[in-house]
Amino acid sequence: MDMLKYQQIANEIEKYIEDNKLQQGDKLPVLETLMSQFEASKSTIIKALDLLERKGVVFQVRGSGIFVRRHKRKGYISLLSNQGFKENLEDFHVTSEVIELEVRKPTEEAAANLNIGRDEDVYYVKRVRYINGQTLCLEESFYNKSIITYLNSEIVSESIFDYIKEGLGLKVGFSDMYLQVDKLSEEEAGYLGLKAGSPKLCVETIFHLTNGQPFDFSKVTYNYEQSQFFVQANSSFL
Amino acid sequence: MDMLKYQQIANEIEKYIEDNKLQQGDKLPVLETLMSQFEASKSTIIKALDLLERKGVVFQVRGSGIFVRRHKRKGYISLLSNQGFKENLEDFHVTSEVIELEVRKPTEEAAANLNIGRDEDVYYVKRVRYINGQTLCLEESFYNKSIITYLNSEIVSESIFDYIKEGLGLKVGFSDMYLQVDKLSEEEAGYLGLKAGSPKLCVETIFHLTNGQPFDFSKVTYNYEQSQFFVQANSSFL
DNA sequence: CATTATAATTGTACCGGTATAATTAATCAA
DNA sequence: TTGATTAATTATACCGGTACAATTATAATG
Repeated sequence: MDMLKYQQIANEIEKYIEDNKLQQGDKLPVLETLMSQFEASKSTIIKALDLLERKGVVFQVRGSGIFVRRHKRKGYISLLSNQGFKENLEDFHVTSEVIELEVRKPTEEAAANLNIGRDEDVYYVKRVRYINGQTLCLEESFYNKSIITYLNSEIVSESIFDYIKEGLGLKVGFSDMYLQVDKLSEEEAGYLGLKAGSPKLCVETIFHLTNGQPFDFSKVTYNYEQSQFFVQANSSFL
Repeated sequence: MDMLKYQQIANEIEKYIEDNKLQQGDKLPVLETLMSQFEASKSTIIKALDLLERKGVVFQVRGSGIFVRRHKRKGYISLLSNQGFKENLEDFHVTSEVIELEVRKPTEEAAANLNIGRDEDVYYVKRVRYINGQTLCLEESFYNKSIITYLNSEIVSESIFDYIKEGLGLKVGFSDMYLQVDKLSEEEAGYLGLKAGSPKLCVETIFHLTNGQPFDFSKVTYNYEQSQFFVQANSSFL
């Protein structure tokens, strides 16, 4: 086991909340109890709780206690859990159809966002993703080939990020996301099975490794009928 | 000065980055230097840096250093900086027109989201917000009157959140946001000066105090032509 | 009985320490 | 020059402590 102690503790607390179906506002044991229960120091427990707070699982009130944070709505895709719908849409069946997969030169836009020259190679991946048989989104991705050295159609039809982490041993760090609402083009509408001119949500994301290198620029166009999003914010920094 | 030491340090580091126009990837002084420079312990510096990391200002690489994180695009509204566009759209001129302001009973939806009964009072506020003279969004808010005890048209035409914090002395904690793309209704289109059926982004947010009480449920409908959004995610919790 | 003052509870700020893991730089061997 | 080994740098995990601030419970007061 190479998982850190505070991560383990965070997981166990989260599992405890799940298993006992705790609701918003329910109180967790006090710090000292958690310390002895997990045989960890105060700072380790606090670190675990901070993690859970950032994940939106708990909130802490000074002088009062640690409470469960829950949101009510189901079926929303979290914009913050960085990659993949798998976690958010567990109850649903998400599949991918690979339209295109090849090594090519990046567009100007992709090159700029990946911080590479237009002469360098990228893997270009185009997929349509389905949820319960209906189109969820159209996805175009550009992977910096000098970092993501190899992809094939099998990998691409599964979870690319799992492969990047497990297969390539890379560590995904942070991402910048840009959202825009617009009308569907003819081509997009075709892939999504909608009419041109219908609303769309376009999400552009630049994914970075932990060392700050951008390795993936992707543009995802969502079917507005299928896509509901969710963001949990903490005003810890106001 | 009642600002905490680690917050002050975070502010100073952020200011330093701004003033020196540091770019993505630029390295900050090492921990020990920061410790002596700010006359603070290691853990306090780390706390300041964690804050900045969550704000998307820096990223830390173990064994290597602390680096500046920057995104390139301007004019995007950050979904995470919790309230108000003021900060994000500093360079732009944002104004509000109050359409309605009154005490009333909540809708079923509002009551459910504010966790109150339908017989309790809420302040209902309806505003249209403009950016550089163009319509940005239509906003409908429900404030729990037992928490937000008083509002008037002057407050509402300015920043309501500033008043909540400064005037009422309340502390805003966390918020849950739900996003959806759809087509504009006749009424919405009228307020925004667009055609019915045009795309819209609808954002519903439930704001909570630090103690977990929901005090504001708001539905904001954005003019798709004016609204671009931005999210900085950290995969620290994967 | 309501109000106010006081005490107990509980989380946070801040200190500072040791050991460790990731990265980068320096050294050495082929 | 290249590649591998070693060393130096640097941030992180984890420990545990004191003082303090916010909240909640209790006691005192009228």
